[in-house]
Amino acid sequence: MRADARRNREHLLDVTVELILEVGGEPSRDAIAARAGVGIATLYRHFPDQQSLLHAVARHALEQSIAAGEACLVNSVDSFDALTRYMHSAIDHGIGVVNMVYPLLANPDWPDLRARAESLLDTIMNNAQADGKIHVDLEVSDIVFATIRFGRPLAIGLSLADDRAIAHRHLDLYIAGLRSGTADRAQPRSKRGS
Amino acid sequence: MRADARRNREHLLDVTVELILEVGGEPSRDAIAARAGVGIATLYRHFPDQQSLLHAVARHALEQSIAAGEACLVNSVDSFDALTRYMHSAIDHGIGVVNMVYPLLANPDWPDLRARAESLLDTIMNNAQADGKIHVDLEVSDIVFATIRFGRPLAIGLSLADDRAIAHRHLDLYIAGLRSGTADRAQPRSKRGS
DNA sequence: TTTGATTCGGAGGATTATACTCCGTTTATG
DNA sequence: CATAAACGGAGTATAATCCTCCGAATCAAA
Repeated sequence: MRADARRNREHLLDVTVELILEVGGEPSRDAIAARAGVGIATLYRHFPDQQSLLHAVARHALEQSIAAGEACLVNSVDSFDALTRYMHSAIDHGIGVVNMVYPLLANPDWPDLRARAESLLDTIMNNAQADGKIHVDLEVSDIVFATIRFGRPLAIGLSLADDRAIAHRHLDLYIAGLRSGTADRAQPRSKRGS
Repeated sequence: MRADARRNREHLLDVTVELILEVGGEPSRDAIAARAGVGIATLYRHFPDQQSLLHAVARHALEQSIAAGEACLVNSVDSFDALTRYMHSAIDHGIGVVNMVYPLLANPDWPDLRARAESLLDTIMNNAQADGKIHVDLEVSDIVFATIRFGRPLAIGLSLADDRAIAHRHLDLYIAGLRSGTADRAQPRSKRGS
């Protein structure tokens, strides 16, 4: 595969995620090509139909976020930190955005990634619950759904930067809870490293 | 205004919200009329253009949720309860759904409703903070944005009923926080009255 | 019940938006 | 430098959506 072809292919994937976020749904193929600065034919050469494009975008986002999550397991200072870092990074990898056009959940594709994702999430949850860091009645699906929800664009008429910032703040609040009490609040993301 | 005309008008508003939620954006006018079981001309008679329809839908949702919120101020057992009840009811009134197609925030329309909404939210927040029920660093915008976020459809491939149920559960978690500690968790919605 | 004004329905034409192909030109790489 | 690979974008086909029009149906006042 020629170098420029590979570059274009990856760029198309990135641009597609951007556009999904802006449009709030499936962007037109013309718009994707225009935004990427390539001819429409180039898009068709790499992705003969819309489905294959979304498929590739989804797989890419999933791979990235799983890899990042696995890294969190070894890098984090404790099990709670691992959980929160994972959620923030999954948002940055566009899991919520991609899920607007591709059903990541309830999808039979990629049994390999599925298994990795499930084992990763189970480990993260079990560690945090075993350490008594999070409530025992939380379920893995709560984490999955929350990550998707917080990663989605919030409102029309909001800049992308604002949207991302609000997403991370809300995730912090979600992690910390609204009610004041003697338990510490989670350290806000902006004051943590990374 | 003839009785059947009024009926149709209101039904069109309801159906539009349903469709926004299902489509995840502006539904086509043909689809709205078809779902409502009326001719396309009836839709045009009541709402000459798309904007006037969305305008009416948005105003309706806003009025409902403000009225419900004002009721919460007097009905609730304490200031924290008022806050959480308001948020749950705003979701049910479709604030998050409507916001997908109409910029409720940053909109110059309806200064009257705007003032009522602001004063309502200020009161709810101030009461809860004055009573020490919620963290002092929360802002009104956190409540507004959170209500919108939790009210939006979560994922494609999810039934409406499931979606709503997940939304309320997530809102409960948001209110309670993930971290376990000595502070009580908020009482889950399913175990509260109403 | 009659009567007339109001409201309704949906076929159909105009207008876009989007999908997709084709082939001459350009670019990478041995 | 040669040539296989990749590119660009004009242009057509297709489909979705918008919107108007007018005869039929419905409501409500007398």
